[in-house]
Amino acid sequence: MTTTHVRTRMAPSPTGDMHVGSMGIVLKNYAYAKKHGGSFVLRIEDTDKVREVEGAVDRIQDIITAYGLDWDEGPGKGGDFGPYIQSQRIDLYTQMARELVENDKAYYCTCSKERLEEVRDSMRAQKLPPKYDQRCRNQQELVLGEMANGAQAVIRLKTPKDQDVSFTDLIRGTITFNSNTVDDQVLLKSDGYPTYHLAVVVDDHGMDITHIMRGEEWISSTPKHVLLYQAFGWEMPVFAHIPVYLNPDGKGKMSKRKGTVSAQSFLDRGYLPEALLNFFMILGWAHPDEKEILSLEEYIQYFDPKDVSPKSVVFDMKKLDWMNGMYIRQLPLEELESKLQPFIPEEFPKEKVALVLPLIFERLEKLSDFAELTSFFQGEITIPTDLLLKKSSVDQVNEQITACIEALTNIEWSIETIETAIRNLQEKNDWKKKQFFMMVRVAATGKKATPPLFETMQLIGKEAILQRLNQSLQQV
RNA sequence: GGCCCCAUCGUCUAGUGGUUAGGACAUCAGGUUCUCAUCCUGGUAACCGCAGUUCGAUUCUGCGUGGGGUCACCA
Repeated sequence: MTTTHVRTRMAPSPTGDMHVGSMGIVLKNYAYAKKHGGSFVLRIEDTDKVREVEGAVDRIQDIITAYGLDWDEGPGKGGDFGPYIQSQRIDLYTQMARELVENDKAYYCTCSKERLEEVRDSMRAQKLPPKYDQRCRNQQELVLGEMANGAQAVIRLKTPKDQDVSFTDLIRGTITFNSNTVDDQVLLKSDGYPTYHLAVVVDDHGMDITHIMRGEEWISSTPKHVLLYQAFGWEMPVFAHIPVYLNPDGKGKMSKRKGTVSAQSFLDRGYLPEALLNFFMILGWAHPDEKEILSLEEYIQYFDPKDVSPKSVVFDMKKLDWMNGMYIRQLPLEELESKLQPFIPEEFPKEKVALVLPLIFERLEKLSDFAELTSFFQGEITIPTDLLLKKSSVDQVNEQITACIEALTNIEWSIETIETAIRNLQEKNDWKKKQFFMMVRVAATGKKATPPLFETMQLIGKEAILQRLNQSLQQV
């Protein structure tokens, strides 16, 4: 069937902050829907009341927006397929689960958690994959009796025996599992909430989702979903399982253990949303001409899930840093200034920000580098004496600083006059250019790497420069 | 361990039954320069292994190896 409309979705659970990997998946779902003039749906999968985190739903919405993306239907937007929060759809799932039982596609199970644990343990002991032993599957009368006496029950999928379960993955082609490896999955929990597996299938179908783009970690549970589509007699959507991001060391999928992974944390560390998005775009996918700096519009134009590489990819922080720098350098300075606001230290004079930016913007890899790069523009600094004396002697440095103080004291303070004064001194005394300039730089800033010397000195101000020169003089 | 997926420079990728296997990041060297950064030039660096198909395989097939994912009344 050819779909004339495309509907994609992102279905996060409100159990914490959104992972960077999830944001990469949001981007793909968003882009593909836009490409086809379709809709991107946001659905909240809050079926685990134990793990639910207060405020997480708001944070999910905020972070998607902060990255410059948006959804067409979902919380805060409405839409024709609502509600978009699963806890508000419980009746639907209960009804669908019962329907499966009635059609002999599912069954009640009263096994206790303890018994299930024992079963799994014994299977593990026999080196078999841990699965439910299907005790209740063939004795429903007994189970119903237990339930009548007040026993708690769940509803399980009646997985067919020895049957190929296949589905098409846009990225990998056909994937087939044998149903014997598929557990009799719990569909409806004893607290009345559905499990993920029931809820996604019911909702993806009910919300008319045409393309499911989700993380690769879902591949192994997809047969359960396929079996459910078949049990309901529903047409399956198209799947595209997006490879996971691996830790920068290449070992295992990106996780908290090896660094901060929330989408929010990258913003907090001074990465621009545009750069992040661009980085996600080219991780595991390439523009036809291998263009790497791409706008969202260009991405939307060219992106197709079938072109996504099937292999998991290392999250290369170095390349992200490079890309972030590219975006920062592209920014009009006024815009950079406003984006920089949260990263400007309180003690840094506001009026000096705009003056300092032309000097440092191309040295900024992340917005958070601002503090470090501008630390010497105001206030007290420490001047490393050993740097002052590098490639020279105490006597000479003494002489040089003294001469600088004298030459700078009575000039009108401008870049040109400073430059003239310093250059004249160097030429007149035939001092080694590199040594002398570096010494002045260190005396003026305390650092050996700074923006151009004269501009920097001019901005620091005459009074402060003379003070620092005197400070240096005393140190040598 | 079972099941599933994957395999081109260190990393992300392009690519073809016959190519000097291309690009980007990183790295190295040089240029510009008062340092750093930017910018410009150039270099090092890859088809996992073994069979098979073929006149010819990096490309197709099988096996092996390696990596990843997953095995809950969590998503």
